[in-house]
Amino acid sequence: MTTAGSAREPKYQRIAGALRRDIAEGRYAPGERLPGENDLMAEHAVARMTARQALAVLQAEGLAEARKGAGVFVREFEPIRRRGIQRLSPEQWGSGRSVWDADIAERDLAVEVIAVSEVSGDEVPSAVVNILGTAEVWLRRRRFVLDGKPVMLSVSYFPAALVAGTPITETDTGPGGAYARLAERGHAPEHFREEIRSRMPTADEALRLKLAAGTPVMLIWRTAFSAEGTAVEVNEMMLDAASYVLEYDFEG
Amino acid sequence: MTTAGSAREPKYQRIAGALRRDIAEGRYAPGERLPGENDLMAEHAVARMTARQALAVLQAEGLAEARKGAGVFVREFEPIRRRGIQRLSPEQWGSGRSVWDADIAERDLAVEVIAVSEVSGDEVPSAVVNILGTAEVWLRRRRFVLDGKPVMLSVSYFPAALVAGTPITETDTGPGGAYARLAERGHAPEHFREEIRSRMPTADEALRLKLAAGTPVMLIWRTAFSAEGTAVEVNEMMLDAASYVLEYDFEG
DNA sequence: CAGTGGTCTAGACCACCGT
DNA sequence: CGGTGGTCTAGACCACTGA
Repeated sequence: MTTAGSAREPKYQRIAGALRRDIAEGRYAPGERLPGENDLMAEHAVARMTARQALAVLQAEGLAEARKGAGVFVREFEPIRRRGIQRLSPEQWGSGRSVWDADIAERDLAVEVIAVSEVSGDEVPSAVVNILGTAEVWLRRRRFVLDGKPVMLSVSYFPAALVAGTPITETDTGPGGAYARLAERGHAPEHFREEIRSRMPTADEALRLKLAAGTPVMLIWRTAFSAEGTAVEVNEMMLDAASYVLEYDFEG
Repeated sequence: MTTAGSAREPKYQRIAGALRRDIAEGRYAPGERLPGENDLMAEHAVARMTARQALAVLQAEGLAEARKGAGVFVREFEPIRRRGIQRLSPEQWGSGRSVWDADIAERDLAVEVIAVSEVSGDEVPSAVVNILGTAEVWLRRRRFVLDGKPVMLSVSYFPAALVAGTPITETDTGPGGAYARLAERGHAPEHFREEIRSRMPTADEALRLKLAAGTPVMLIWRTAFSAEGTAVEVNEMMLDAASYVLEYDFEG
């Protein structure tokens, strides 16, 4: 017999299904090691590639995670709760606290400012130009690392005319962050729009967020508008979907 | 040479990278057929499994989609825009229109009511019991199909005490849907909370949504509260992430 | 029908890790 | 060091498609 044989379901799916059930029913706890390729080959009398395929299914579902030279392990999941609306209230950034402080409490956060630079023309994504109404912008590229793991990549775009000469063009934006600086200049953000997509990351994105296989990213595009309805910031965020729960509270 | 050889990057990654670049630069348009296994074997002088692995990378990224017996094709993407907040305003459901009408216009939508039943005890997820404060609930299980493709699975839970004897326990909830019926009984939903997660689907979930490989799902858990702060509905939704963009508009 | 992707075997060498 | 997962070969049969 060189192929699937009598059963309708492929062998690797049967094996994967058995392991999935074992995980769901707690016979393998989060963090615990699963049977390896050699174990599965012996137990189910299949070739190495078939055992690999079964383990690949679980990894693609985000249920398991391979560590080279060590084994395949059940994944753990403990997300950050990001309260989309409350976190952007003026009370948050009006008082010297950053917006981010609302998301995490008592965890080890590092915000790496990767780049702060003025760009224009073709270097600015056309979607950003359309929203801000100018191709002369400052961008702030940051990476947020929680307990040693990158959880979010962020690029903020500001119209150069609004932020030139302010600390927004420097690494440290000062107490309350960029929104407090915009408010001081009379461009306080009042209205927000967040657009959320989800997809699988490219190989490069997976590397920068240190994502395990089978982990999607969530993309949030936030536009902040001042009282006059002018867009004063566009922020493109890419989140590790395994690290986040997004929450929106609102009235009907 | 039985293995990777001199290059640091695996062969299948090199091949996948070349195809990815070709797609990004438009040499293969959305919907167009990519080189198949046999083409790649010939062109790069590799074994079938290696060519397959390269194509598997693109499918895992959601960039390509295999059709058995036909080939591997560049995927297309045209999402539904779901406006999270406006769609739940009383003007929407107060006037006989369903909430869903706000999302799509002039497209062929079918809402399949899969089950309407009273359940209790262990049959109710404990998270739902905790929120609603009772294990006596009615559930409505639905599937939303747009232009022939399933885009969302939905399960709504209502406290049995609130909905017994109303059309909410029947297939057709009547004009304005379940929210209009709740309002007539004095339990109009006024406050909403939506929690959003994203992950890869299980094999079963992928089947029910007819998902292509490499497509995550977005999970929305919505709780609706009446004016008194009582939870009157919990709705668990599972969306095809390739079919949706979520949008939230709010004041700071 | 010919061609496609899907599954599977039975080997092999490699880089990495310390279960 | 032995065991692990990662990559790769050169075959094979199958079910499905109609480019």
